[in-house]
Amino acid sequence: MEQPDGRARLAEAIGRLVPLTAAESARFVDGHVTARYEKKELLLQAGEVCDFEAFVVKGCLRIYFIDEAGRTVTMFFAPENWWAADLASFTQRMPSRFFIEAVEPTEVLMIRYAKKEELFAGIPKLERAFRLTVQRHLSALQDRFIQVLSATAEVCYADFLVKYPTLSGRIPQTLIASYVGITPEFLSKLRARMSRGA
Amino acid sequence: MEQPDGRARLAEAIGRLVPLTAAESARFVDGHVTARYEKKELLLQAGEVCDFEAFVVKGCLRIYFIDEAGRTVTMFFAPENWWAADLASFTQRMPSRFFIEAVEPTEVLMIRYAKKEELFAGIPKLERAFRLTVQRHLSALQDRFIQVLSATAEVCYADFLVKYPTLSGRIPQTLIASYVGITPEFLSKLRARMSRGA
DNA sequence: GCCGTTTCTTGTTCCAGTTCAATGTACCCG
DNA sequence: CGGGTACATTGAACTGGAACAAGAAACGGC
Repeated sequence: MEQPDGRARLAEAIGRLVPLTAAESARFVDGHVTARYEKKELLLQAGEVCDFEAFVVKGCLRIYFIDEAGRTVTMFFAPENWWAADLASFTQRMPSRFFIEAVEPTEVLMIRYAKKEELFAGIPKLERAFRLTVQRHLSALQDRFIQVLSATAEVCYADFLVKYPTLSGRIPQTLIASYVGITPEFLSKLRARMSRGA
Repeated sequence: MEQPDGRARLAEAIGRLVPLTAAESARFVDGHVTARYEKKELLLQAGEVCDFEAFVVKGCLRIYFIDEAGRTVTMFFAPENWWAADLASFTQRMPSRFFIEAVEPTEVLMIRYAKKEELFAGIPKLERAFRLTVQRHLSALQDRFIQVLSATAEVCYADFLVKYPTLSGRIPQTLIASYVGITPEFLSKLRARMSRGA
């Protein structure tokens, strides 16, 4: 029961970054292998080198770290059609500081570092696509940095709702709180306040 | 009174990223133009596209943004021998959300986007060096993200002292506070507490 | 060497968000 | 269908850091 259109969606997603011939596209997609993870299963642990990029076909991943006080902070979610990886670790082959975890039962198409290098050699256009990916990831992280530092919890939660409209009813509030940067208890109070106010 | 060894230091810095022949190195450095900025002068304003990379020969820059409440938050400092730019804006030619400002009278070696493209065409190895720069910048931003979200103000201030040892006595505390993410008043109290405690 | 502008300190009050604790809800699984 | 484990809500007490205010140093410029 592999999602039937998973590979087609991956081809489409890479096609939006860089135009590929049908043959190139097929070769790129074929470099990926399907993998499935249970809820709470880890794809990556802090301390390991991130050796993959994962395209989410179905389900949802989160990338998070554990802070000095032992709390977990979610940096990004990756629902359907998003990629998840620690690109800094992936590109520089250095130990990651992050965990990547399945929030729900999740199916991904995964490509390993070595395979990607091999494809780069065969399809130089992919290098460009990857450079764009890294750059866009940098932008996304800058935005997130600004958001977390400048906005109140309420604004930050509203931003979450806009950025991940499919996730709100679907994942536990605990995780949303860890993305917004507050405790679950306070998120609960926030929500109560917001619905009273509205 | 241009700093005599500025260009030599730039050549050395790029050489650490990627090995270049003497001729290539000279060509790279010659693509840069010297510029000087007064204290508080802006190299980049939010809303503009960042069209340069600046290598700091002498003095210090900071890259910061202004949050919703009107406070300024410093993301990075760039003292001597560091680069400063909004790479997301530079690479994607999109409006920046940041300001780049001289903290002191500062001399930089600056290269424009168009010139850099030109050099990429002539010296393909530079593309690789630049890719590394973007990747390292991503790492640095991840670290900063983790730091700001996980550490208390006190730890964050201690980190600043380690990361920028040359800056502590040299720039106003207001700026350090804006890097640590607290008010100058509170930093003052922190310092008092830390020196009493130690 | 003096004056205005920055910068630094210290105190008080106040608020967003935490912590702890208790109770409520729900859903998954045997 | 019943009971356990997750998850969500609510409340009371607390705290890190902000806001405001006022004074004390420390300059750079003429």
